[in-house]
Amino acid sequence: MEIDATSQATIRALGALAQEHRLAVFRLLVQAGPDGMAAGVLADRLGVPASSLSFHLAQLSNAGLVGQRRESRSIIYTADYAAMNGLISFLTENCCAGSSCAAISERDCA
Amino acid sequence: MEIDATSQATIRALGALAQEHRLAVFRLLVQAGPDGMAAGVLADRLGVPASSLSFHLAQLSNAGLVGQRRESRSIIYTADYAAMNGLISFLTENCCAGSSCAAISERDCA
DNA sequence: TCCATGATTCGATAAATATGGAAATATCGA
DNA sequence: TCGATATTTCCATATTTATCGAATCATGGA
Repeated sequence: MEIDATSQATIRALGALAQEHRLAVFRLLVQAGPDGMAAGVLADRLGVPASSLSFHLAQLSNAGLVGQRRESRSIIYTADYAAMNGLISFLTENCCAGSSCAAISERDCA
Repeated sequence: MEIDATSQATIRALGALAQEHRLAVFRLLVQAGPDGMAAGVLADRLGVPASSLSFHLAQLSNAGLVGQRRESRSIIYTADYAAMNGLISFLTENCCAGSSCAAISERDCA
């Protein structure tokens, strides 16, 4: 049962988002936009200890869902929209051949 | 940090798909369509012991991603398209405010 | 250089998840 | 009823994931 690279990446991304704190982090980063948010601010907002949050940020980073840059003493995290786009595309194309799922492609259109 | 029911359900669905065998099962069920596939056939196809596969099917079922019906001695599993639809909608609406993600709504349209 | 700040790494521990054989359950045909 | 088949549940075990304080690393200001 060899597993292809795309599935591998998809599983990492799904796993990264399948956790309360990490899903919350990602949603905050999406709201924050390209400016992103510092690790400390995220920890504050979520009420999670810095070391715990660092662990979760590493998971998101490993999954390619977030980017990071240093800005003075802070490390700013940003949502990677392309990665999320890729994940949604994968789910739509590989896991969504049914009629109700076909409808989603046409939603918000016209 | 109270967590709302929708996020809770999303996390369960993401977690259910974030596993090699379960993602493979779900893809096979999507391909199979409404007829679905028997547990044993799935186990055969994936080369996973029956008891292990049963554990994974229970996870998918618990997450609401699959339905099941008994047909004689077999238990037939089917993909729940509405659930996948809901998951994709959640990701699109809550985790995808960026420009590249906005594009996906318009893909396949026109 | 020294200190404060922001963040990660380390380490120990707890909890959840995955695996698969053996036993139990359900259905059907003879 | 008996046996074969399909599947799940039980159990023990192995692995992975989550938590968080303490120690460490990096940066910038006095």
